[in-house]
Amino acid sequence: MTTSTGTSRVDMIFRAFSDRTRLRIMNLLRHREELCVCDLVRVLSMPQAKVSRHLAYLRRAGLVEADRRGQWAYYRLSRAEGAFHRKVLECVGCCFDDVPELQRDMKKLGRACCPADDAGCC
Amino acid sequence: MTTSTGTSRVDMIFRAFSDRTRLRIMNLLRHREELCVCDLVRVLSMPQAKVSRHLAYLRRAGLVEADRRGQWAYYRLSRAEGAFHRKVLECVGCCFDDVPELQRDMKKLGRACCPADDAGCC
DNA sequence: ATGCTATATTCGCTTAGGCGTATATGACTA
DNA sequence: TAGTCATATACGCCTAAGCGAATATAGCAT
Repeated sequence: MTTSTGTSRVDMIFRAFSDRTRLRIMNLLRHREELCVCDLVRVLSMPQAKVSRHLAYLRRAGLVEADRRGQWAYYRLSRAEGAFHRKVLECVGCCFDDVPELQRDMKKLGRACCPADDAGCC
Repeated sequence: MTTSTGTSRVDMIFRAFSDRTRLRIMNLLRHREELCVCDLVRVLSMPQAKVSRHLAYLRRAGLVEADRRGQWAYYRLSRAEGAFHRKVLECVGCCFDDVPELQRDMKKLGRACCPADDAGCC
């Protein structure tokens, strides 16, 4: 699927991962069923507006889905439908050694990183 | 490895793939030992300056290497050293269905796409 | 109603990076 | 030497997108 501007989902998804903050968000969501915005704000230690902005970007790219319950917004990864989507998610797991923030974030989230279900990683 | 600006190889590599032209170049190089700039100009049907600019970007990102022989510059993929680099290259193979240009480029290059050595793809 | 909490969006500013065009460089040829 | 071919880079312009700050929206409580 290609839009009139010559860009497609693929370009958008690569670009989505090219920002450090979004990469960290995707990494956190890969290890949790869902997280609400305030969880992310706490773990990332970033202004709420910044986190929400990047979440909106990820939503537009089709990478995450939001679920409002009460006054909270819970985010989870969208189901990967194509081969590319699945493969690019695996890349996130492979960034661990290169991006120290990812490891720190996992510690802060209070859970061991790379659990058993992460077999597809690296 | 993180720079003073907070960006790293990982960010730069994702961003490198987020441009359609660079994605097409990486796809072509994945199927050939090496290609010179004029080959790429012909297959991509783009101005030489544009191709060279994107090749410079890919060089800065450490994704390709240039080899000048005579008046020609031959480009090849850099050897992937880390798990992330290897995995992200696999993503290119998985874009095939989503990015029609990649298929057209392969035809224009005059070679069947996805040969046997592409087992790691998708 | 008022107020508080959680989240999203808008505004103004700044930088990265895309493009076409023009030019620079460097190798080979006559 | 001048000329041509292949390639790289600089220039000016324009859009995407990052940021902090402020504001809007919406649910819940009192």
